[in-house]
Amino acid sequence: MRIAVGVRSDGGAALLPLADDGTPVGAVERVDDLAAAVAERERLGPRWVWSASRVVYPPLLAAGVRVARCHDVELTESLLLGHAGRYGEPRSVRAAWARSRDEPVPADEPLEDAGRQPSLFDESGPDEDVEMIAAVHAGQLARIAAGSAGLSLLAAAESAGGLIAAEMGHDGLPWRADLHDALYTELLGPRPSLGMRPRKLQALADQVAEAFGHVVNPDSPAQVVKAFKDAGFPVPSTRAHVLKQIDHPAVPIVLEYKELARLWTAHGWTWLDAWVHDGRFRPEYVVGGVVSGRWATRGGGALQIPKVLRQAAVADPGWKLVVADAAQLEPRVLAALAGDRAFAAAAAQGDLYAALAHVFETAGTTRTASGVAAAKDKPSARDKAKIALLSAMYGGGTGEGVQLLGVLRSRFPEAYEYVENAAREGERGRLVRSRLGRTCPPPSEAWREVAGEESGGGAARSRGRFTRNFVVQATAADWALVLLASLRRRLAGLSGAYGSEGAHLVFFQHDEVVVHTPEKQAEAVATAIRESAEEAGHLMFGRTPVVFPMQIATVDSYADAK
DNA sequence: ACTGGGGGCGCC
DNA sequence: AAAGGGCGCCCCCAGT
Repeated sequence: MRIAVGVRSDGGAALLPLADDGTPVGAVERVDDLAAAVAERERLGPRWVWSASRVVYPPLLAAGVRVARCHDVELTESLLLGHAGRYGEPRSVRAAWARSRDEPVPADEPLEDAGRQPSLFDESGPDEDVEMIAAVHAGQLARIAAGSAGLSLLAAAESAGGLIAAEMGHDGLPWRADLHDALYTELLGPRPSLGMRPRKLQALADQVAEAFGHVVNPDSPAQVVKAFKDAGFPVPSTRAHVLKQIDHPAVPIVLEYKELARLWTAHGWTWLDAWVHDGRFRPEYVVGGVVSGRWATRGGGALQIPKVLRQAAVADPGWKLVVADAAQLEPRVLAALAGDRAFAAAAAQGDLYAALAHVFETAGTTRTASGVAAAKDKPSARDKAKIALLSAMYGGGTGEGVQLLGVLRSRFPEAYEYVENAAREGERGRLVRSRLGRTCPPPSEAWREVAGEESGGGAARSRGRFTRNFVVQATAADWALVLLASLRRRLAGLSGAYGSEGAHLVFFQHDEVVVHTPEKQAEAVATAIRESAEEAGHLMFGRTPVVFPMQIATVDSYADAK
């Protein structure tokens, strides 16, 4: 059973019951209080069909109402457009409606970054047309059925992701501002007044000046490059790995400055003021914000939290954080995708790289220019396996990586061929898809012109690297999304309801999830995570020997999960 | 004063 | 022979 929702700007709505194929099975019903109406009908277990959880759901959450399932028209439209090679076209209900009728398609509203939680309720825009939403939804179901297998699961998982993103943005990650402040005071000195560097940072800047004999702004790459050049050390850039190569007293100081300066500017006291309130960090997640299906965030830098800062994420008293990450997700995904039996057998192990190590035992002569370095940093067989796989998935490989790729090719031809094929498709300008059908964007017109002129040129190879990586990264994102949806359902089962009173998701970062849970349920949460990972593997790949083990830690502080 | 590209680096 | 995927966010700096 489905119920379409057309939200009114005054907090009311129009509801329209639908059959599972999307056809209306009743009359439009007007309600004055959407939250109350949803709460009441949620007991029937419907799938809510609405324009976008991004807009509709936050006001419901604020009213204390949560739902189990939805069909997010906007997210689904994005997936379907991409699948049809029309990546980036307007995805709103109105746009989808207009497209289906060959009418002029209105541009999407820009995602506002000023007003935090966007909401229909506090805008004076036009009311949504529930019959239009229902019609677009029905059309989407038909397009899903006509598309590649997996699209149905993908749309459901993406919609669940929309709910989860809104819920995590609402509930927030437990955050101890006092610990954050104490850590920063220790690292940088006390919070400086506006426009001033923290004491420690200023001291380092002074030391930089001393080392060069004149004032150099370490925040300015141009000034630093010039200073090293004038000192007889020409460098192409001030990247850390470049500076580490040269022997000048300013190097360690500049590097320390840059490390601390980044902590300060990206996640310092200003960030704390802006993003942490009432003991919670509430980022704004953007579902499908990355073309591969990974999420992005807007404003809070939630997916780039420095590891050292994780000690500020601490469970409430009597609660725990259950932190879980999928071990070696991407190579496992490749193994399952390619159906390479030898490779999959290795991926049936806990440590995939170790299981592959024997194959690379003697491979790859260390022919580094510096013999000393080669002897010291000689990679283990396990390291070689890792390098070979990363090279295969990223399209890279320098020196030894090339030889190791050769080993991969001869021992695991199907896995090798899978990513090679994706690269060839990309070089020819074709589209590639994830396991569930998420599709890469088409190359630009400019690319087609360049690629046509000089085949095999840099642009083509770059595109090949992109599509090579896309099939793996996007399938890993599929898997993570399916896991997330499954876990959300299981956590609701543990608590008896969707909500933050019991165990609930508080953080998600590509292949890692964090659940905030009453201590008593931590064990059950860990079990739910393992079951969800297993379910995701089966839903995505059917029968496969590949396992997706989760590394799970139950901790007070996020930093304690290693 | 504002904007946008580039450098650099945080996370995966 | 060489070859390195995806983001967000900060600062600087040149252009307007």
